[in-house]
Amino acid sequence: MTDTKEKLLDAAERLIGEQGFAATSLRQIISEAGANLASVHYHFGSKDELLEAVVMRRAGPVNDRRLALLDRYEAEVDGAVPVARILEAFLLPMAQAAGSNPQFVRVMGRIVAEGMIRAVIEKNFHTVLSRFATALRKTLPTISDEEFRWRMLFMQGAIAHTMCGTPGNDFEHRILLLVRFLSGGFAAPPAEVK
Amino acid sequence: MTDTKEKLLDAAERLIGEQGFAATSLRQIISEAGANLASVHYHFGSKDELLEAVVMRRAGPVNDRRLALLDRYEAEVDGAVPVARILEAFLLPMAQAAGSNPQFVRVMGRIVAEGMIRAVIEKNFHTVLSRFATALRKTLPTISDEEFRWRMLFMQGAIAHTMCGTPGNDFEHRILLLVRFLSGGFAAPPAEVK
DNA sequence: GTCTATACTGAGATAGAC
DNA sequence: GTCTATCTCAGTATAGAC
Repeated sequence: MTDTKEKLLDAAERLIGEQGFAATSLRQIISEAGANLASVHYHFGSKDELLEAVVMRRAGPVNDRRLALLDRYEAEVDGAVPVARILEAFLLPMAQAAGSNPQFVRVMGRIVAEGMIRAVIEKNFHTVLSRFATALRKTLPTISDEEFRWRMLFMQGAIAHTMCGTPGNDFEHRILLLVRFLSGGFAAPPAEVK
Repeated sequence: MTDTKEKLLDAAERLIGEQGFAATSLRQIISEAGANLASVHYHFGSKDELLEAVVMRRAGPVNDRRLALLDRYEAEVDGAVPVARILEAFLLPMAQAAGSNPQFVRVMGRIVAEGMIRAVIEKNFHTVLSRFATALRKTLPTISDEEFRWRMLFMQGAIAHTMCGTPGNDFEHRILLLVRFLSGGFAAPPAEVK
């Protein structure tokens, strides 16, 4: 990777994490990176694709660790893995990545919260997301497909808001609290349909 | 209210609900309203203040109904109101407002999700939000202040995502599911701190 | 008081010279 | 690969018509 390209990624990650995607201009990013405006479009194509590159640079290792954790938890039990364990396997690697790079977690939260490049995210995270959805579904066989889908959405919203909606860098702590809360939510009896 | 002003509010509400705030340009709004660009700044001052006006036009009746419902539920019981009832009192009036105006609910979801004009929202909703926070706290006296604050945030994220992150207009149905999920979350035992 | 026309600044994107 | 110049479109501001 060229020096300019990496500097652009670093600057974009920091600024987007702090201010959000929409509020961060390319001119701000190139100024911090010491690069030229056109270099963004040369290396990435567009502002959206720069964001995608920021995500992809860190997402690979995090997703690998997620799948490894889920594998381990599945091996530890007979049958279905408890909800809390599945959520932990999904969320902890992100929090741990935040240790070495706190801004990246915020960028991920911003992306979900701002509804950015949904297609890109689904493309790049499809494998890991479907693995976790399947595991959760196996643990929760009694609720309807429709309610399961809604609960997944509720969870997404809570996660996004937790990652970017608040100051502070102690992500592991807040994720412990979040896992408890979401576990309670998934354990709730199905809502009766009137 | 002048004809132009109301047409601007209608157009803004519809377009922002459909596309989000950042993705909707003033030129789009005035084109749909059949108005002039400068009329926005004459009537509202800025794009942000136009959004605030869109919110305030509908928020009053919804908040009144929220407080009335909470009053009723509090009168029905001795002591603390169940979590599900409190959440219902908060969420159902919004869903019912969606019956006559489906876009408004999406606008509200967008605002939280896009992190727009947080100060404005807090100013205008301070009364109703603090009333509901107090009621919830009374129902949940055993968890710590810190965990309570986090759970409120988890809830905010789930609500925002539910309101704007999905197609379809059957808000009452999804809110029944959401209330169950959140009730389960609030009922979860506190996470032990390591 | 209300609205129109127009100009200003800054955004992302692009073509072409080097 | 990099940089300059330029394009279009965004939000904003103001002068002046009615």
